[in-house]
Amino acid sequence: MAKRESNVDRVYEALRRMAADFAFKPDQRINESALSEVLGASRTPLREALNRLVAEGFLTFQNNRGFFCRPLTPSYIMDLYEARVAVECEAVRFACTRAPDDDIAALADYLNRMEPEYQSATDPEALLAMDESFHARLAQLSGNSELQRILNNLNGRIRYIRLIDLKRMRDRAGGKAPGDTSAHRQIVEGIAARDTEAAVSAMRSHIEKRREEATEAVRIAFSQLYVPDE
Amino acid sequence: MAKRESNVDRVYEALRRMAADFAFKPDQRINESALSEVLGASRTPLREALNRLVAEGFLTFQNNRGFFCRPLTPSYIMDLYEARVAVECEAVRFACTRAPDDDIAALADYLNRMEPEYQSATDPEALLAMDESFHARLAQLSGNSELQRILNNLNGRIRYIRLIDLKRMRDRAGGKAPGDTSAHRQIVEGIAARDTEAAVSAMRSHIEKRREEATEAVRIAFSQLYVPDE
DNA sequence: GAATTCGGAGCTGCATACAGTTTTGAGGGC
DNA sequence: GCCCTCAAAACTGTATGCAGCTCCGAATTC
Repeated sequence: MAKRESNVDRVYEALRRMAADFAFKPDQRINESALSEVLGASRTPLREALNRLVAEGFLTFQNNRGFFCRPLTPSYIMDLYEARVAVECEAVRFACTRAPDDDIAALADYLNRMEPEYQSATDPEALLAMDESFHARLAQLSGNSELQRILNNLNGRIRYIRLIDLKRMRDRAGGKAPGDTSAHRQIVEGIAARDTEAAVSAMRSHIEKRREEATEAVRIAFSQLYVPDE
Repeated sequence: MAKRESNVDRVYEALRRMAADFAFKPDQRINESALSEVLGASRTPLREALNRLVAEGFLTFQNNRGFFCRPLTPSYIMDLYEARVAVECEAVRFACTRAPDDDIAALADYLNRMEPEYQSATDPEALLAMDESFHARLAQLSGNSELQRILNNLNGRIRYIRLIDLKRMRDRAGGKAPGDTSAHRQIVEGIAARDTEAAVSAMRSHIEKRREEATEAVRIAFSQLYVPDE
């Protein structure tokens, strides 16, 4: 009977999802009263959750004007991808130098077990979830919780674009999503061999490959967010 | 007469400073009522500011128990230093590849102008402010606002330890603080020469040198926070 | 004396109310 | 038609009140 999860937490989770999915359009002003009604909470806990999301970069805030959705521009997305490179490459570096062999083997094993599912999946949502899970586990190998925390935040804000990107690739490939496990495998092999340079450069080129497609994905994202209007 | 800065912002700034300086002791529970009286605001804006600081990692939060100061452990500080390396090295990389010559020259110039002040300053606070300013400007050269944002956050949380570290060095050197501009100069020279490898490795060793002293600084920080009790 | 129970004080969680600011749009001048 | 003006509507900023949870210490039991 004790409420284990507070209202603020519930509202926060819901808002984070909404913000990640651009349920609010870029730069759109957020109406607190309306939103509080939708979420079934008063403005007080709602605003607490909104403030957290501002600090995390999902929303912006202007005095006496309230909360706004973060903007969506090519340069903003570029910045996020570039920051991801910084964080993930350093995480790989640490994984190479100090991750226990067992943990590395476990990640390799995870990759093997997921392989069939990865190859057969066509749903971009599922693919992205698996991809994010892999990268999160990889960050865990670094043994550095700050790097994990930052990566989680960056991935949340970049998520929508990655989804668009995957959908675009699926559509171009004719319904078949790209099961690009080779890059992941290459990274893990580099770590297992404790070959820092190889692993880091594999990671760098893996992310940068995606980054290069991002501009186009942003363009599509824009059209999806503004044209259909539901 | 229009209030340009809101109460929340004012409270937030005050709290951030307090949290950075460990005006709250590690893991200490924060009493909202008492704090709101000290800060001259009601609990509503106070809690909004506290929620931002939770999202930024300055504080933690437990359901129905409220807000707590972040812990202070060697491994936590290590994580922050390691994340700094990741962020700053990547920033240097971008500075090498794409910062305008003029901006690089401006930073070198800034370094030259600050040199006398840096050499003569004995106040650790002032030294740290100059050091942080240099690193922030360097991050600006990357042209990536996410990297700047993350660095600003990391520096805020690591600040107290760096201050302890500087004080320790001053005391050991007999009142003379260490005007280590050579490392900074080396980094900027590397960038100016567009020598990515040299600049990055200079940055890496610069930060890691400090990181190695951090464990000892944490020990001192602990004694300062718990023994004098005022 | 140590462990346990329990009641109350104190604190947090949240809804609500209202003051102050921004936005909107109707009306009027050009 | 276009651009001001200005007052009402709408929204944000913050204080306050109360319900419910947590915590502490006195009383009780062993």
